[in-house]
Order: sequence, then C-alpha cells, then structure tokens
Amino acid sequence: MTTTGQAGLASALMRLSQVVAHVFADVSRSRDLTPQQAQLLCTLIEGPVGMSELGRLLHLEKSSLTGLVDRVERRGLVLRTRDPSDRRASQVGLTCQGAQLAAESHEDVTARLEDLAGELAPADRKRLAAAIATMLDRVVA
Amino acid sequence: MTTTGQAGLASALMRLSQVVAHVFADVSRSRDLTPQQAQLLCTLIEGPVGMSELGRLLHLEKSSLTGLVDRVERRGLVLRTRDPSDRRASQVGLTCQGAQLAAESHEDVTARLEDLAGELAPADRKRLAAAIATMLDRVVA
DNA sequence: TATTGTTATACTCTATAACTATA
DNA sequence: TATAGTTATAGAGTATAACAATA
Repeated sequence: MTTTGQAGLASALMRLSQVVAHVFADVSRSRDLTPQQAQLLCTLIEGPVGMSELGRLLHLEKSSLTGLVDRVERRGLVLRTRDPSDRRASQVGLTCQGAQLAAESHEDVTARLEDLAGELAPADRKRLAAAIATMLDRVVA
Repeated sequence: MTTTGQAGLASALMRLSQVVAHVFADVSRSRDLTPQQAQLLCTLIEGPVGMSELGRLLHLEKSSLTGLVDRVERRGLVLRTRDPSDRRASQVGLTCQGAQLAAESHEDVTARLEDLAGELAPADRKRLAAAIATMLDRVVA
C-alpha cells in the first residue's frame, strides 16, 4: 500500500491538486506567465467572459480581477470590450496572441497531466474522469 | 454526458484542482490565513521539516520561503530550530497554536472534500483514491 | 437602490541577485 | 567550492473600502 493510499480520498485530492498546481506553475513560467495569468487565459479559451462571471470562475474579488486583467491587457493578450446593451458591463476576450499562448499553455499542461496518468489502464482513466466529473457536478449545483 | 465528461481526463484534473484550491482558499480565509500559510502549516503536521526540503515540497525558491516562514513565525504559528549537527541548516516546526490551526484547517478541508465526494459509491471512492495514488507515485519517482 | 466595474491602499507572495555563514 | 539560508529589491496577486457610472 502506498503512503497516499493510507491517507484517504481527501488527502489524495489535496496532494493531487498541489501537483497539478505545480505543473501549471512550471508551464506558466516557461511561457513567461504567472499561474494566475495562465489560468485567466485558459478560462477565456472557449470565448469572451464578462468581468463578474470571470470573478466567480476564478474565485477573485472584482478589484483583484481588475488588476489581473489590466496587466494581461497591457501585454496585449486580452481585450476588454464594452457591452452595448449594458454600458456598465464589459467582456474580456483573447487577442490572437493571447489565444495562441492560451492554447499552447493548455496543451502543455494537458500533455504533462496525460503523462502523469500514463500508468493507468484505459478503463481506470475512464472511471477516474467519470468520478471527477461526478464530484465537479456537485460544485456547480 | 456532462460537460466535464466530454473534456477528457486532463481537463477534469485541471478543474478539480481549481475547485480544491478554492476550497482551500475558503477554509484558510475562515481561519485568517492565506492559502500559502495554510499549506505551509499542513505540510508540517507530520513533523518538523528543513527549509530546503520545505522549499521542494512547496515548490518555492528559498528566498520566497524565508519570507513566508518569517510571517508565519511572527504570528507564533511555527518555530525555527537551528540544527546542531549542521549549523547552516534549520528545521521548521509547528508551535502548539500552529498545530491546532493546522489540524483544524486540515479537518475543514477534508470535510468539504468528503462532502464533494458524497455522491460516489464506496467502491468508486476507493478506486478514485487508488488511481490518484498511482498518479502521485509517478511524481515522486 | 442595486449592479458593474475601477481606484486607493495595504499587505502578502514570488523570483532574481547578491550576500553571510558553514561544510 | 558547494550548500543552507537571509537580505534587498521589484513586481505581481489579493482583499477592503470608497467611488463612479449605469440600470
């Protein structure tokens, strides 16, 4: 039995999340991004998101998000667009350069996580993904 | 099929780790700790650790760790002890108050993660923990 | 009044480079 | 020379409170 096995599911989840965070940090650094900036870019891959929604997704206070978006916008990776239907709101979307960086970073992280899962049999991987999906469904609900 | 299910194992792992990080952040905040401080305390639960080893575990440069330990020591949660056999080195250990906070925080996070896993059948939980353990074994090796 | 977002402020977190002390 | 750790510095990340603009 491994050390991890003894510690229970919760501890396994904590360690796993720490490892994933470190992978993310390494990949971010290799692209000259902070982990927070890379996380922001990856969140925008599927399309522009409003500031409020982005704050919920990233678990950030609105003022923290303002600063984060400011710095990434200054580097030309994202763009704020004023919402015409509600002139208070704005959407944050990737620029071409930002989209490229986001895609590359996401692929790098994916590759390293796939490698980490390399020992698992296909059936185990499928069950693992399904079990995680079940847990995550509980979060949104 | 859920949104998560479509995205593959790597994406599931990324989202899971983000959720765990948010849980950790919430629990830390409720104890008036930063996530980094709570992570440090939890790392010391099993016993004192040297600064170099701590840096490896937390994925931090030595100077970053110096500051983090400084701030937590100033709050009376940890204590540096000079190693008699190598007078350059020092061990960082929890104080009574630090140990209490660490235990409480760890229990809180554990409870919230267990809750998250609540939908899973016992057999699935066991398989999930085992699969994660297999992945983590690959990290250390 | 409520919501969206920014500004001001004060910390914390982090890395790089240079340093001290010990091995 | 190499290792353990600190200091100095600069920038990034974060929250709270107060604010402006719009709904």
